Amino acid sequence: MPELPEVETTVRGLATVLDGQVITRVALNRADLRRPFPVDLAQGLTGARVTGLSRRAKYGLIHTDRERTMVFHLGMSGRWRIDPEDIGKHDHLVLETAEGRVLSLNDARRFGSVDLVDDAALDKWPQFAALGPEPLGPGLTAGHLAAAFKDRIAAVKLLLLDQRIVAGLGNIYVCEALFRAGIHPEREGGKVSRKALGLLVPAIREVLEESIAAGGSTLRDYARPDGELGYFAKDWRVYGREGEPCACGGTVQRIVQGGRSTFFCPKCQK
DNA sequence: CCTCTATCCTGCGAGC
DNA sequence: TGCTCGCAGGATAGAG
Repeated sequence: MPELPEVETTVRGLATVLDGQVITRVALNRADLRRPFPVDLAQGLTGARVTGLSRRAKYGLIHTDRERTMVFHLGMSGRWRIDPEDIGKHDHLVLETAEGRVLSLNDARRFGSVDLVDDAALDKWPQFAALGPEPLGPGLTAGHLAAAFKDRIAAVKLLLLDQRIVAGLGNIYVCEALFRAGIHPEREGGKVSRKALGLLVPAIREVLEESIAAGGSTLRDYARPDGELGYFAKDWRVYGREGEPCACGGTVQRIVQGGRSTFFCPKCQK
């Protein structure tokens, strides 16, 4: 499922086809994903030139010369396809550039979203206004986490998934970062030691950066017909490894927190 | 404000 | 082979 590294990789791949190009056609094959498409989405993008692409949390941003930005979220199953050989029932939005390149937003589960936001309002846009700091930016520090976790009884795992505390972490990377930092996922937020927070910050950055690097190494494939952006092989240390041995000799366990699976090593994580 | 739960959606794999 | 069923889970609304 797409989390921050997958979105980052997707944005970089899209940029190779879209950056600087004029969008000549916009096809909407349904009226909504998670939310309705903006009523003026097709009109707002048709004829616009893409001036750049960027990412905020798990959102991808396609900036245009009309001072408006298309903001997409891939949800659970979203992906962009480049020059698809056919358009299937889950290709909900299709863009075509003046060069004749075709980009399709495919999302079987339709947990994703697409919005068109005035650039001047981007920071105040409801989905962005309350986001915490970027985990790869200067705002994520042990001090920030200490302040956000102070007096919180919720499990550290759940707090890290809260986009208001850190923007862009999802289930997989939280499991992996807590493992690397040696922190038990059920530990109360307010009871994570300052020393542990000092280990957690670099652990978060490392798991994200390693995955972005892994995604970037596959970027060349995206330019080929029917290239699919954002998914690449990864080697998790605990995620999805219930019952398998940890490197320490312990056994990876699976528990459910907030209705979601958490994987961890009880021997490594205290 | 905090915490917890339900909801949205479809593909996939396990089990029978 | 074909069926059912549980699971995957980000964001959000709403209850307590």
